Amino acid sequence: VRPDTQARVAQAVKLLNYRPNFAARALAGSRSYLIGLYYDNPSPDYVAALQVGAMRACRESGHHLLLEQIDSESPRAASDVARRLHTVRVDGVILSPPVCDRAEVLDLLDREGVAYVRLAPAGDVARSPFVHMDDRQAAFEMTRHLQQLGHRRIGFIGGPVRHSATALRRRGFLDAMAAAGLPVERELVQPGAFSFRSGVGCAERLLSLPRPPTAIFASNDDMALGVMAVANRMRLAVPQALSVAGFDDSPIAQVVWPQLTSIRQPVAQMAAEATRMLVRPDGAAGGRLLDFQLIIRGSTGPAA
Amino acid sequence: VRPDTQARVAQAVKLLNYRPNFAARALAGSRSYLIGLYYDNPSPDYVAALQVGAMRACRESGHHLLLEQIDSESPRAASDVARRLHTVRVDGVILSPPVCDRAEVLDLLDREGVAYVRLAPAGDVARSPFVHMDDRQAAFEMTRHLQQLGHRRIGFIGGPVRHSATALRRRGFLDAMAAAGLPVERELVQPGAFSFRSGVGCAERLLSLPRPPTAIFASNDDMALGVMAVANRMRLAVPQALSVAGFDDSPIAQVVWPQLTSIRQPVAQMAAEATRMLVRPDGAAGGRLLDFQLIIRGSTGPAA
DNA sequence: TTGTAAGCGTTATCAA
DNA sequence: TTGATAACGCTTACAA
Repeated sequence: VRPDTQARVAQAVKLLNYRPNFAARALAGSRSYLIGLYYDNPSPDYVAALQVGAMRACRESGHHLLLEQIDSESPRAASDVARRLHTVRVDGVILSPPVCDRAEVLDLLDREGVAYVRLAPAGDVARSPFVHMDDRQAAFEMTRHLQQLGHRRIGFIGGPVRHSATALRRRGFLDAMAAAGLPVERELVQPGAFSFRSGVGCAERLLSLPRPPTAIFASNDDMALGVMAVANRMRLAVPQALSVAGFDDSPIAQVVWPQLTSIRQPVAQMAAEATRMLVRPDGAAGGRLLDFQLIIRGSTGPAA
Repeated sequence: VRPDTQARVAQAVKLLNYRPNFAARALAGSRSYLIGLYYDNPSPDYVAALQVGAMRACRESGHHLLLEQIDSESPRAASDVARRLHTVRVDGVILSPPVCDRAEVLDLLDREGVAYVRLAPAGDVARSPFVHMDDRQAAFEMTRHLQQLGHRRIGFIGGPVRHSATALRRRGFLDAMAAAGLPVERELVQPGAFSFRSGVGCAERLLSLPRPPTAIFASNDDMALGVMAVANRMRLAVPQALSVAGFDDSPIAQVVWPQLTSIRQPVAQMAAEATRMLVRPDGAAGGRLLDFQLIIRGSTGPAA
């Protein structure tokens, strides 16, 4: 384009206060400039982080964020998605866990020819582009942190089996214990459900053991809070008598006293990265691994 | 339309698997079937509830939810809104606090001819349709609940001045105290900032008074949690030695021990109602008042 | 490099 | 009640 023509156009734009019409562009160009965020996660903190990241990336590329809550437990999940998709054609979809692991939903998206990127998928890694974090390594490093504080008997509280993160975090814990040559008795690994209440139950079992652990690593923050509540009730000072570690670094981690040592996941970045993969003209491909961060706060301290 | 023609059309729809094209409808009908949720609230719980309600109402009427986070503190708030609005024309906008109180943003929306409904606006009630809750009455009833438990000296922790709810909740507290003929010493009313940390500070001041209160009513849950943390540290049993009440009934209210007595706001309903006002063909008008709920849990008990 | 014209799939209008 | 036709404001392809 010749520079003077460009200038003339720019001037006309200014003069007429021209704004491209979104609907017309969408119709003629057969793209909507809309990115769908399909989520199904009970945690508002997680979802909020997701949205912040996705929105940031959308603005970089002139897209907008369309929100769709999907009930992935429901048998109608796929047909719900289908209905939403038929009314508004989005340019791409971000799928967060656990919807991202529902095969029927993926099948539908494939069939409709809608591009999608999965966030922390449980498996089937070749099926679509995805963004994830190394849950195993994070749990490994948290466990090592506790070991370095002198803890030898460490209790672990896992998550629900259907969550992809559950197995990875337990693996990281077990690997770190093995690497340090520390035995892990069966009763030191408790199955939780990512809820405060389940954390309470597991903590009660762990702390009433004949030889209770000196540290408990709960594989999410809600459960870690449950552990702290039990410690409080049993008059066990944290961290002097019991160290407590969580996972997720949710906002509540800083709203308890002492503040919770946890793992910060790059949730917003993951969503931003997924969005960028979607809007990139050459299309998305492969997987992308993002870094976590070990956040050490007051709830973990030297073993007695 | 003649019934047999209708049937023929329905058949053709089925046969051709016809789906109306969103972009074409938007272009020809000059409406987008998109509702914008413009929010600017630090609390993920609040925002999540907003979204759930708005999404529910959108689905009822075949609309979709477009998310826009606005930084209402920024001087560029209005021009940011303008830019977002120019690229995608939404059919209506839901404005949550505190964006809903930024005059430049309202001016802009008026100028652009975009319909909007405000959620819990601070004032200027004639300016646009709105949905709200009676914060004053809620604080009044919470205070009365404490009085009925026998509390006479009740501490109150307020919010930041720029929040519309702050004045209303304090008013409710003071009215209830006056109605019961109880004097309120100046030092029993502390200015908080809706944050955990500010709750801690205010609680420390209240509890180190020569004659400390037997109950503290914090005007949101985060601050109430701060109060509980201080009580814990001072070895004041809740609720035996100190009753604590919050406001908002955020999820954390059930994740502490004892669980927090609080006020449940109909946030999702408010957003749903606002959405319905926007999509209603005859247009929105006036204000709509929704009910709150007093949720009594373990953190409040009889005065010693 | 620039100008022209034909869709895109609806809504809205008007005539039949 | 029905059918035909002109916008809506862009993108894209092709001609100048």
